[in-house]
Amino acid sequence: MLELRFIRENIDLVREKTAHRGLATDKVDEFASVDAKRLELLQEVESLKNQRNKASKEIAQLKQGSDEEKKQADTLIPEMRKASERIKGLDKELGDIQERLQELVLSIPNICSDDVPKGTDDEDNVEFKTWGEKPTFSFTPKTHWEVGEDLDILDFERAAKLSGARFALLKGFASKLERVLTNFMLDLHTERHGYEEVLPPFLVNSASMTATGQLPKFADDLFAIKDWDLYLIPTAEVPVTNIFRDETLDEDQLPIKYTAYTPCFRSEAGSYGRDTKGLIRQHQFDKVELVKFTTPETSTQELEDLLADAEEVLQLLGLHYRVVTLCSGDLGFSSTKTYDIEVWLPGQETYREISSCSNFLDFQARRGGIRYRPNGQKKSKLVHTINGSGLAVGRTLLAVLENYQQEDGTVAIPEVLQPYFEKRF
RNA sequence: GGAGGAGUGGCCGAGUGGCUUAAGGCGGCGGUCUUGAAAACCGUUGAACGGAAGUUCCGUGGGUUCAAAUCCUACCUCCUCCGCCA
Repeated sequence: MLELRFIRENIDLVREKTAHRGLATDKVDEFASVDAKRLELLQEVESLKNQRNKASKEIAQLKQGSDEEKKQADTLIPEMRKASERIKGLDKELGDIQERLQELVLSIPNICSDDVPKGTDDEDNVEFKTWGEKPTFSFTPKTHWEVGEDLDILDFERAAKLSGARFALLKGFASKLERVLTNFMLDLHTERHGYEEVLPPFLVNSASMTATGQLPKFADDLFAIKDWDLYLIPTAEVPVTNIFRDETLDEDQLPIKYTAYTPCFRSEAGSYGRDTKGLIRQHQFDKVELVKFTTPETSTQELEDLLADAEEVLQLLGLHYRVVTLCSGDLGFSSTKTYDIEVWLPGQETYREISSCSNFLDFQARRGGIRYRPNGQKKSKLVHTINGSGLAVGRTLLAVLENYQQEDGTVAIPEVLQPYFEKRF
């Protein structure tokens, strides 16, 4: 969420930036009128409350004085009764307006960074860098679902029996590879990149979903638990960012760097018909997430560093990829700038997103009340939050299946993972 | 799921209707003393919004009252015990 005063004072900029994302600007327009009404009402009700507070003290004093003074209090009380009724009425009105204003503010997206290219969809994303090269094969490489089904390690039909479309059953080598990749990523980020590992709840309440921006606008993409104020997390970003919700940190603690493995659950309500084959778009998938809490001064650099941390996973696995800067129309609601890492999939002859790294500045921190106290200063400030996948495990698995497939139908094990496959018993 | 208890500032904790802009302590910060430190002593120290005046905040939401941390009510969370359970 943006600061009220910022929107008020930069209403044209907010409208323009919202339009760049391809979003409707009617909420921005409505903000202006509701906000003005709120300020007016606030002034009125606050001055009435001031009068009431003063009179209240006066009555307290008079009540303890002489009979004469007690009488004075008795004449004052009916007056205050009227004032109180008026306050109650205005407070109710103000409450309604504030609720509406809150809805509006929560539905206004973040301001995208100046270095984000303008555009309407993923066609307009700009290539930032590439690493490695497309592998060559002496045979025609299969897609990962062909590799998986031929080896009997991916079973989509039985998964459909268990749960429906967009679920997968991993068996044998695939299920172990999934687990090994998860461990490899966590080990890398904790031992080499200085992240602390956390394992959060996979169900969170609506307050947490609101702070990170999934609610109220994107409720349709979430799985909700019937009769509970609980949702299945769509990404570890939600529970991990919310760790410090409504808390004030010390500047010396920053930056705080967490990495977390969680399964992720997405209904992807609008996605039916897209990527129906294979592991690409599932209702449940594993992900290792990277989350940082930083000062405003360092967040720009910390995003670059986080991107490098995520990239290193692919580099060590020897998987060719490119990094694109998302254009304004493809940018997530809460993000000011996002890099997507796209891995090369030879079976499908295409690049597919495998990580998304974003800087939210103070947008999530303001929604969630995540603050820090700058050294030597009395006033607290909002932290900046950054996160990215490091990486999506299921997509890493399919990238390994497609890139490491052999002519005989088997799949080679990337060198860096081989220690994880040594026999233990 | 059942029974009981409890939620007050960074922490502990007093406060059962009106100078509570929340006592006291711990911790933090500054100082005196000291070669330096400790101890002792003195002072200072909640948060959000606002340019300011001011408003709001004692788990949360309603209610009673001229006035609520304090009374009523619903809910939430935590603790103890019982039940169930990996």
